[in-house]
Amino acid sequence: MEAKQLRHDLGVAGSAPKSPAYLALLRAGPRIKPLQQVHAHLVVSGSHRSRALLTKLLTLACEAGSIFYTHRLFLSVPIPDAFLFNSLIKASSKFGFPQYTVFFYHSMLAFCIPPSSYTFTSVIKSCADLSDLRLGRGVHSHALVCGYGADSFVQAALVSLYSKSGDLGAAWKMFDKMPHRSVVAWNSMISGYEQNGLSKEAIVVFDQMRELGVEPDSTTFVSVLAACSQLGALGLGCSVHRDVINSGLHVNVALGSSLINMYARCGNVSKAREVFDSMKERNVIAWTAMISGYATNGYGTQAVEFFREMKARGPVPNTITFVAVLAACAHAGLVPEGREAFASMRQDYGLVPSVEHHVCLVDMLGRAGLLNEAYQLIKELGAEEAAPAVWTAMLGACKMHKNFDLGVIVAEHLLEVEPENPGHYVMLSNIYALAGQMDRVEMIRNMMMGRSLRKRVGYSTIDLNHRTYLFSMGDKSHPETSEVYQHLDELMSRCREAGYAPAPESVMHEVEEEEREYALRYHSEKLAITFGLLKTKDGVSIRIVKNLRMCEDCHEAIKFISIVTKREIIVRDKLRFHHFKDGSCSCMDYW
DNA sequence: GTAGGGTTAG
Repeated sequence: MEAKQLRHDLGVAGSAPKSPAYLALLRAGPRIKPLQQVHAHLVVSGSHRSRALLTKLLTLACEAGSIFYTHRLFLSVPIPDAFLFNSLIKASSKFGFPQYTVFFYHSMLAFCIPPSSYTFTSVIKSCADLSDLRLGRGVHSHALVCGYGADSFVQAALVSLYSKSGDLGAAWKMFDKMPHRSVVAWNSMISGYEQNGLSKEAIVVFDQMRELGVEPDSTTFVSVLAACSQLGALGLGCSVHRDVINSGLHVNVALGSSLINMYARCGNVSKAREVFDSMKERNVIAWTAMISGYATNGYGTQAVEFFREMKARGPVPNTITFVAVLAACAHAGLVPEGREAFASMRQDYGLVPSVEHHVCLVDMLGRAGLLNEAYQLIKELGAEEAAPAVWTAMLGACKMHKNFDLGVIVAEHLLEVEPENPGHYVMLSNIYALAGQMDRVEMIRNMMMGRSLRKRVGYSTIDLNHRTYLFSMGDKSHPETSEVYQHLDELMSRCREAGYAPAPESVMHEVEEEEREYALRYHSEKLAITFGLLKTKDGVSIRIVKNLRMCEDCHEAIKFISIVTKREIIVRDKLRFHHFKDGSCSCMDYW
């Protein structure tokens, strides 16, 4: 009776009757424990040699996500066929074991079993996961030889492979060849640009997609929102949010988290919170996005409070959650809370602190002036944990608290282990400049030039009417350059009248000649802000994104700009947000 | 006994 019902449910009523063993497998479903029980019965009854039963068992084990049990089953089949190979290859690829995928692909070939489009899609995805573009190109050729060059699934997998690997030219070439471009293929192109830091291009592809009348799905929006986050383009992000609402798509966890992240990274934490509150389902990613949103926008206390709430009634925090919490504590000077979180990580959650956690901890102690404690901590770390990033945090603390002796020791270590990183030279030269040792500043500069190292070029962007304008220091390529520079000069003289004192020459701590020339006056953030002031009406907030950290002089100047223009100015730098209003900054000068 | 490609947090 029960079996008949089951056959009916499965829509196979009327077909040939199934064996009891097969029905037992169907009843077990994609659940490991029941499957293993049925497997045991098969062995006892001697029917474990039946290819049909083993195939069904293996398919269900795959579906259950147990890759190792699937492997064991596979090995128990004397002569595996193409279907079994493909099932195994697909499962290995899907559950994140790309090296197994490649291994079984090679053994399949060794068995002289011809691969199919199923094989190629999985293997190509695994090449992408392994970031093995060379292997991927080889598999691509093999697919062509086998006659799968025109298969739409293989083509989509190749688009994804090339765009993930950053070879966007090859991705386009493949994409152009596709007779029918599915949403998935469009999504691969968009996410490829976004993941490779080419957010503007990602948006361009998104616009093209819509012009051609292709309906975006939730994955499209996830990637497009990530691109808006990267650009700090709040206006664009809001319009994408409206598109999401108008599309009537269900806001799943991924989409919700992406919205939270977009609002948070564009400086609008309250909107981020609104999205969080409206979500029906929230996972650790959504909670972590919210904590880090509070942290980077200068709401350290709220971040810690939110973390408490998460512990009380949210999902279990993971290592990334702790990075966000520790970063919040570091930026808000919440030393006891940070210590507690760090200890609880291991004690209560069994999580092993990684380099990132140590960076935050050293940063937190260092900012708080506990330089000796921070240094002691580094010295107690193992060789692998004491990564350059941890020492870099220490160096930043030495500079902040003007501890020249320790700073020099730390910097020398860094120059030894990472002689090719220009940041370390810049930092050491800044320390010497602050100590007034200009001869040493010169020496470091010469060392940099000798090793042909250049400081990264700083730039700032501002988003106005869905367009992004980029400014770099001393940049004069913009059509309205002269107006911007003239206006900036006027603005700075008004700031000086209001009490702003530009940093004296000795603390200009700039390394390169052209930077000295343009000095502090024309740093990119000031140019972008000036442009924003010229282009928007009174009272409108100005939002800027900078790729590096802001210098102290700009930080001071923008406070005054916020007074004399009566505007709110929001700057996202490499690490965090600065919300300037009425002469003060949300970071409370603690950054 | 017979399937599949893309996306999310620091």
